[in-house]
Amino acid sequence: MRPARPDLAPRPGLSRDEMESLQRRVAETAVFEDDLPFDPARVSLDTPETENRTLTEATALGGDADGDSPPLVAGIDQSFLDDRALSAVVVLRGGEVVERVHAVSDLDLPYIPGLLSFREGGPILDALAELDCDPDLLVFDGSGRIHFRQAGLATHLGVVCDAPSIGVAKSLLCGTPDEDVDGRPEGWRTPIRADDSVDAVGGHPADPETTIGYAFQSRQYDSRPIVNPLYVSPGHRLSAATTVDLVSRLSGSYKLPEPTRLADAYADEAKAQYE
DNA sequence: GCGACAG
DNA sequence: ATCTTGTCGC
Repeated sequence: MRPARPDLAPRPGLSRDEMESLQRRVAETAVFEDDLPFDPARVSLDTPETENRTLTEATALGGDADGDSPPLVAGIDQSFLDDRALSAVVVLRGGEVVERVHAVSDLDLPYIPGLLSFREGGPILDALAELDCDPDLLVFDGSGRIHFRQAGLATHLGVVCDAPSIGVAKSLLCGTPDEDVDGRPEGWRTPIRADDSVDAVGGHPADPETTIGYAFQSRQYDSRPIVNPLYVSPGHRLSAATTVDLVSRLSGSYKLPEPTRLADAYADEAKAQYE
């Protein structure tokens, strides 16, 4: 898939101030409301035998989520080799993997909280460029709107690709949960509201009333090692409520949503060929 | 100055 | 993210 807004793509060599101002431009461009080319209810991990093979092949490379075939959902994750990143993308349609690609790219920056997209964004775009199909939804490993300037990795790349995107993080970058998140039952969720560290930008407020994401308990085994919740947030073209709903629909038997879990495994698997 | 921070 | 042994449980 090709970047719709290459002008907003993360570029190496920018100063910290330039990176932050680019993030504000990204946030202003971002849409935190549902603007989808498909019905969220059609996203699932099911593989109904009623799936039409011919139609499946016909839309495999097109990307449109029309007809009976479920939307194409891409999971994206990375593994690292010295100063290089291996970005992996696994695309699912329902419960089936329809495409897997990866790219190895040089890293320009170290990890800096708040500037993750400038370290991993370029490498991820390299992998997405290898894709033959055109995903309807992008699921990133990291935050979207839950970010100091409301422009985390998922928002930045979602805007650059102008595709609906979701951010799934394993820990909270900023914002405040409405309730305590410890030891909650499977399926539980609570809003993450903007706090003092979140800036208002574009038409997006940042007062304590603004829900920038959700803490979501995707899995909880029979007690024991209490599983921490996931922190999900809209990347682009999605509301916070629909974002949790989609992550819930994409959750299988593990803590991470299936697209992310598969991309995570593929990133490690492919890594072996380079070390 | 203090605190806090996705992967 | 990555470095890593053993250990508990289905």
